[in-house]
Amino acid sequence: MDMNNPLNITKKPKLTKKGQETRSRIIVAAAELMYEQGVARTTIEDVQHKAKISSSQMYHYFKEKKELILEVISYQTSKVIENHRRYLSDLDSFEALYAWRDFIVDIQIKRNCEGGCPLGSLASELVETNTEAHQEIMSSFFEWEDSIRKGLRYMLNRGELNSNADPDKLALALLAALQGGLLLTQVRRDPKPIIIALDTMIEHINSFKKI
Amino acid sequence: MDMNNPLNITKKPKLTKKGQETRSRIIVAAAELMYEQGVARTTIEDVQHKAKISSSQMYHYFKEKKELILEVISYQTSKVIENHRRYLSDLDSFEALYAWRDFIVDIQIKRNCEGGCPLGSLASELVETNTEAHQEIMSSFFEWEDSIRKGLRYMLNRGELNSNADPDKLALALLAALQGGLLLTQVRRDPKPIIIALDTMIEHINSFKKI
DNA sequence: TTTTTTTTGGAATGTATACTCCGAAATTCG
DNA sequence: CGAATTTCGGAGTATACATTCCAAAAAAAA
Repeated sequence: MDMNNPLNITKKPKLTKKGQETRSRIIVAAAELMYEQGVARTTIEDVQHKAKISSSQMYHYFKEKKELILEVISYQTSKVIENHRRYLSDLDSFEALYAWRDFIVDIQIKRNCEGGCPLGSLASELVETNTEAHQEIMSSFFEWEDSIRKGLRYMLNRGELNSNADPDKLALALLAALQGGLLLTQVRRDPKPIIIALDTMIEHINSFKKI
Repeated sequence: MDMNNPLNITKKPKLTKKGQETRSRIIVAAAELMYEQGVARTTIEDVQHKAKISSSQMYHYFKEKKELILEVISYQTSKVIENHRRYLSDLDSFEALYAWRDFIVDIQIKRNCEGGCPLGSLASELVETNTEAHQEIMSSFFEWEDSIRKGLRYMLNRGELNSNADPDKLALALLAALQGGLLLTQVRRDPKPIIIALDTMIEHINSFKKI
């Protein structure tokens, strides 16, 4: 994530600094609300109230709700990718893999297992009804999967895994376990599913450990 | 307070056979629409049109939309549990495990990887905003997990797995892989994620195979 | 400073949607 | 059969929600 432009604002070059701040505030407020209560249940009025803006501001910065949704997807993608990249770009050992696991689990515990995955919940709600959102979300997941794959390839190249390990398959299986584990943890309000889902996959990866 | 009805239990009008049919038709129509486009985006009018009923019928059989949602959850739960029970109640071999896998994958292929899991999508949309629905969905997932666990225990008792296999953990990990795999398959419109997620978990279970 | 552009406040509008109401047709029951 | 109950048609209501509009304040540009 570009820290000089954390909300990925590139569309409207005629925004002043103040305008950019307002726009960012809207996106952050919308992202939080949509994460907590879903996209459909988040009204423009909700966002206005949370971001402390009027409706003229809302429609000054975004053409329509759909456009705001796309920005929220982009914002959540950046956050997730950046947070995970810290762990995945340096997967040099099984300890590092477990550190990644701990990072994910700790987030869930901190938020009382509420909310699930910021991208997974957007995916589930938007994939079938919003074509543009679907495309964005699909790209986000490909990017996420790719960063996991690269981490595993790095472990392989470091000699931590033997040649039977297939980083392509393992990355996809890990991401699936992560998504399913987060959903079940959210439903049960219990960290156990995400812990067991990830641990089981890591244990499986361990079977490819070079001795 | 009405002393003939101190607990304020509203008496349900008796349903004739015709009434039951109409009620069922409403639930099925609602379930399909909510599966295709989500709960929030499915209007009562949509359901009325699909079930070919008037609004007086809608509110004759259901007090409010929330009540209909609960019936939809119950309906989808029954369908999923029954369909999977066919495979899980007789898990006597790895072939049977792969038959279950094929059953799940074939459904996705047939529907062009659209829709995801009927319970998973309801879960993601309702868990944070509808307490009663949340409870029902949690029960559904526990029941589903339990039936997977029983299947694995059966394999264990049959002597297919060694004593290192933990059916509790494996069942939860399998369900997580299933849910995550279905979500990714839905997002990518590609059966690959669900295939790899399940195959990887089954391969892991295979490491507990009794020789 | 003057002019132009951007940002903001807030009322107004139109439509979508959950839910109600009344009476009539159909069905069940005694 | 006749009375009671259930089922149904469809117009009507109230409100929530996305979006628009006008004009003024604030900021930037000239």
